[in-house]
Amino acid sequence: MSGSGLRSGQLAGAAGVNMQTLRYYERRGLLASPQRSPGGHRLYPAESVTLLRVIKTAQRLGFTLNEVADLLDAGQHQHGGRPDSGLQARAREKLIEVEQKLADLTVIRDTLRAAISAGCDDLVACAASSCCPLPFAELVERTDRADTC
Amino acid sequence: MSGSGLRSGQLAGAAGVNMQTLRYYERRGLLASPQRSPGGHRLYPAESVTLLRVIKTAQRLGFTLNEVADLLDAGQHQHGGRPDSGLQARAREKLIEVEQKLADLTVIRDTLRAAISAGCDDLVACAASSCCPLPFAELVERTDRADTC
DNA sequence: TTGCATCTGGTACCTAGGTACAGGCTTACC
DNA sequence: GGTAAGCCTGTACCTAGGTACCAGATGCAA
Repeated sequence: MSGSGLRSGQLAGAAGVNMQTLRYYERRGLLASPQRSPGGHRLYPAESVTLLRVIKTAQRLGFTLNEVADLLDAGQHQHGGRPDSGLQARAREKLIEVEQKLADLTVIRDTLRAAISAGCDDLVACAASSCCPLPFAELVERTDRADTC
Repeated sequence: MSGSGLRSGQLAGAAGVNMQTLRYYERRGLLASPQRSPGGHRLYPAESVTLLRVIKTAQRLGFTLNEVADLLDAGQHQHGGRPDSGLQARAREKLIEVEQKLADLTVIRDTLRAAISAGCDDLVACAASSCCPLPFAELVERTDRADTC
């Protein structure tokens, strides 16, 4: 029979994920335990493909699997109530995180660029030089770098 | 005696890392096996503090420990030869990586902003709507989203 | 010499997100 | 009914960068 649901392999194929990943998501609570065939094989509803797509999209947006599980859970819990699954608030928080990461990476990019312009060649030598742009301090309070350039 | 080198705890304290981390770095090849006291306790030279600072700096720049090990190794191998430890080239490669990550994160940021502006409230509902800005496709070839807005 | 702080090697555990394998059962097709 | 493909559970492993714990040995000062 082929009208009663998707089998693991079919769902995995349709969603572009590994079959083991389906079980993993089930364990993690992202995917509800599906119905089973009399012999114990999983039979997923067709909507599972959409659900997996949603999960992957949220992941691409930087949400962890725990956060995705929360988001999905919240979306379930008050269907029929006023519409607010918290997605708005969580997206705002995530946006702040992403902006912070962007800022950090920008500093890193600029530092790398500076190191390239300065012609840095050897990390250990640079650490001893006072004119290297690499930020060797910040970890320990006081650095005594040679003034030889 | 306190002139023959730093003990594990002293180095760890001076460099701001965990003592276990020193052993871990030794296993990973970032820190050479130091001399030992007659009883087997590690005795590090004073330069180890600088070395750890260098390692942490490189990590902050996005280099993995493997890459840092390579970089340090390369710096050792041709001291006395022409000056080129490959740091320049590797920094350039890393810069490209970082720029790619910045681009990815920028897309993510913009998508989050769009979702917030659009007032997205429920991931599953959004996946069924054609006017949600979230990129549910891109993983599977064809999406058939309802046109109901 | 006693006592406490420090250090030792070995091993296990952690997060995050999976992936792989083994041995056995089910399903599907001819 | 035979056979091959597919799926089952459980468990172990992977990357990356550490951290935690244990029992026993050492270092050092009083």
